[in-house]
Amino acid sequence: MGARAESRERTIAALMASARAQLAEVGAAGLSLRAIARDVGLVSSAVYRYFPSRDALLTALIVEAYDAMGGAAERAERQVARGDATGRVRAIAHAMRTWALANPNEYALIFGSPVPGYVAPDVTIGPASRIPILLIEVLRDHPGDDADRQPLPARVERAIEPLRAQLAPDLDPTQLALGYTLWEFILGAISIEVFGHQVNVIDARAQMRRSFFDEQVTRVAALTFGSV
Amino acid sequence: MGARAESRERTIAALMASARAQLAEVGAAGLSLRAIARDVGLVSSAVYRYFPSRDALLTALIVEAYDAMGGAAERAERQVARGDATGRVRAIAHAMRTWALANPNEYALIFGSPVPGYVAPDVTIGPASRIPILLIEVLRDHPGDDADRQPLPARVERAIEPLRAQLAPDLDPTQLALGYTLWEFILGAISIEVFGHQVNVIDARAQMRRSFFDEQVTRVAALTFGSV
DNA sequence: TGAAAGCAAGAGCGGTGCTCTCCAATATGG
DNA sequence: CCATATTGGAGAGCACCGCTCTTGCTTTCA
Repeated sequence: MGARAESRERTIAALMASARAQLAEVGAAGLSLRAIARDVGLVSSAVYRYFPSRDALLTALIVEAYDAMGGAAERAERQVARGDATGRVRAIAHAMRTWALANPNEYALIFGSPVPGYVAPDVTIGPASRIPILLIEVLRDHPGDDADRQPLPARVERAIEPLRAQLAPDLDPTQLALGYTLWEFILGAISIEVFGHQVNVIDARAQMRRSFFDEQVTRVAALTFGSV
Repeated sequence: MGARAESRERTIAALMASARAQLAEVGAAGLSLRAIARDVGLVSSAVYRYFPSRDALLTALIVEAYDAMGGAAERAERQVARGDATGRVRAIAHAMRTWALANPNEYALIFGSPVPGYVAPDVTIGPASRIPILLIEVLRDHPGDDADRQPLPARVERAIEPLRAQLAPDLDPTQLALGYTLWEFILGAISIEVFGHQVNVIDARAQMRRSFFDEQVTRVAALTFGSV
């Protein structure tokens, strides 16, 4: 690699680092290209040599966030015995929640309100799929007892077909739909907490909230894997 | 009321109407005070006679949004027989979802990522409580069979105490915690759909998505009211 | 009727994303 | 090895933003 390419990589890294720091401080809406440029010792127009627009920088941050959260979930899940379905779900959910609370603005970037006009490019699909894939693996390892499970209406099974075709063609659609409910619950619970809707609702002590979350995840996971 | 007060009311209404329209078009982040001023035929500085800041205008819109969604949920719930707990929950959830899909930016304003630096003033508490109160009433009408229900750990019951003290001092904390799980699921499901995370996951046809949502709400509601 | 209060307009400040032009430093091919 | 092509930084500038302050006009009230 030539000196120029090296310098380019260093500059991009510096810009990203500054963007990350600013994102953590002021959120995506307040993220200023000019401030980032100032921070790394560049003039604002020079930044456009590296990122064609503010949205492109945002996309890079989104990919980073998906990967950070996905990595945290994967590491946590790996610690749990393969046979312990509920334990694996709990590990994933807690990793997601812990990461989200530590990085609220990054979380908002990927699971909060979309930036109007911004369309997520295809490069985000892979990183965004990491945690869903993790959950699907847990489902795959615990197909449950088909006899116990009353099948969902055909229309519901058809509704979840795109997900099945893409990530889990070998899974029973009813099981997949149950897993999707779990996913919705986890994101709902984390979003409510991270976005501050639990003020004066749930005890503010961190350990309390963690326990509360854990109990709920455990219960919903048990329902997902048990026969209902 | 004098001519001046009347004119003031009309101007405020015009500003709000324009703000509402712009919010629907460009979202909260892109909401421009100057554009609103232009729209109603005022110069930007004149708007400050009516709203001390952009945040104040945002607060007015937030209250409006909470009230609109709360009203829709209340009207829908009123149509269902009091004894039909699951039916009442379904009515509330569908009203929320329908309103959210029709008003995605308003929904994002109240349940999406918070605007950094913006602190919701107390006037929003009342409107924000309308739907929770509605759900609590359903819980109250269906206390369920205490014998069937295994009580939650004491720590979990303590975690939900602030909510209980404020809105439902007469309810069993375990029942309230179960209802809160339902609430988190509903918001999770709606947020995922409104924020566009179902692309290539759930069939895009509106009727499909509605059915899928309905089946899930029905199932989770049944678990909430049934003995688990 | 005169003083007080309300309101619109305009100029201006410091900020934003982004474009364009200019110039210096670097890399590359004959 | 040197001329040429490419790359990257700087600066000016455009149109926008939220917000403040001053200047007048108009309505209200004592």
